[in-house]
Amino acid sequence: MTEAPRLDRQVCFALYSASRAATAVYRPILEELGLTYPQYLVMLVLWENEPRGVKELGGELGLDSGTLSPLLKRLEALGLVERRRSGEDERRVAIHLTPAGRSLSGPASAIPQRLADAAGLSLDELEQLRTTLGKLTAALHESL
Amino acid sequence: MTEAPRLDRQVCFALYSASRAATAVYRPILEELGLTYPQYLVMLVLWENEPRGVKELGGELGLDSGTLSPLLKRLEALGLVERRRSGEDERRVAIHLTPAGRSLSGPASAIPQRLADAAGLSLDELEQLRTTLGKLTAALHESL
DNA sequence: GCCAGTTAAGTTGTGCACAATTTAGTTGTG
DNA sequence: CACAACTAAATTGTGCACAACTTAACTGGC
Repeated sequence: MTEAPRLDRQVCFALYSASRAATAVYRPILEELGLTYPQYLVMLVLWENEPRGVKELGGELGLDSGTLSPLLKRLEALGLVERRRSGEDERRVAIHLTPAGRSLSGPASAIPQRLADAAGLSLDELEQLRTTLGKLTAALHESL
Repeated sequence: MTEAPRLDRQVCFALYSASRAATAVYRPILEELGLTYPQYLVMLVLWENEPRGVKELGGELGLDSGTLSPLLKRLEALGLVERRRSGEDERRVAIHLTPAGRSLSGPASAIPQRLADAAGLSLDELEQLRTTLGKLTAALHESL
């Protein structure tokens, strides 16, 4: 007789729960900025360096155009982003920040600290968690 | 001037990426059983103990009826589960396993090992990760 | 220069998540 | 008993994820 696996032993369920709990904490904070968590991630990438192509954004975040195209349309509707067809390569759409999008990075800068406070872990633990998760993600992708 | 937060420093992004990578590894494995990852989680709970009410399932998984109702309808359509109005309390819907649903726990029992193999972490690391994620999830919920 | 093969982005369809609301059934209190 | 407060489940609407497909533009080999 084979044992049915138990939910409370599953690392993957812990991962899934923690991830949803994190976005639940983000939700009210990001609501002040009018953003969802995936939209915030896109903005993080653009604040680092812009303009970026859709493909390029997808590379950073691990998302495809099926997810990003409608998301970017919503960011454009919010007036945070502009989509411009590239002149050199008419297939590419360059995502530019608008002044409003650029100026949102100020209010957003306090967010990581608020999350760190909510996490209830020491900086060392957070750092180690990030490292372990990085190893895990790489290995999981490797296995595909 | 305030610094824009950097994506690659964010524990939450690491969490989000790892969680999606894990379900991506699950996907082809669960496809053999005809299940999605959330459906598999529901089956895990039922394999431990059934019948369970929708609310009860939601308590174990942290999901509400808005997510579970349609998911359970799909599990019923697959013939894995039966939904029966409780006689004592007509509001309650008891979720029972069908013989087909029960017998799926056999083939499913090999899955955790396959995931552990794909994770590329030692058992100690996995155990520690699960503990840390548990602490993190509890603290995040606490902060709401 | 032509065209097969490739690439970028968008579209369509399915299935979560989750907020907000609805419906139906139960319970406690006067 | 009456009825307000509560509860369980379902429904509605929005926004991801992701597979599969489409469209349009580019590239390389001939």
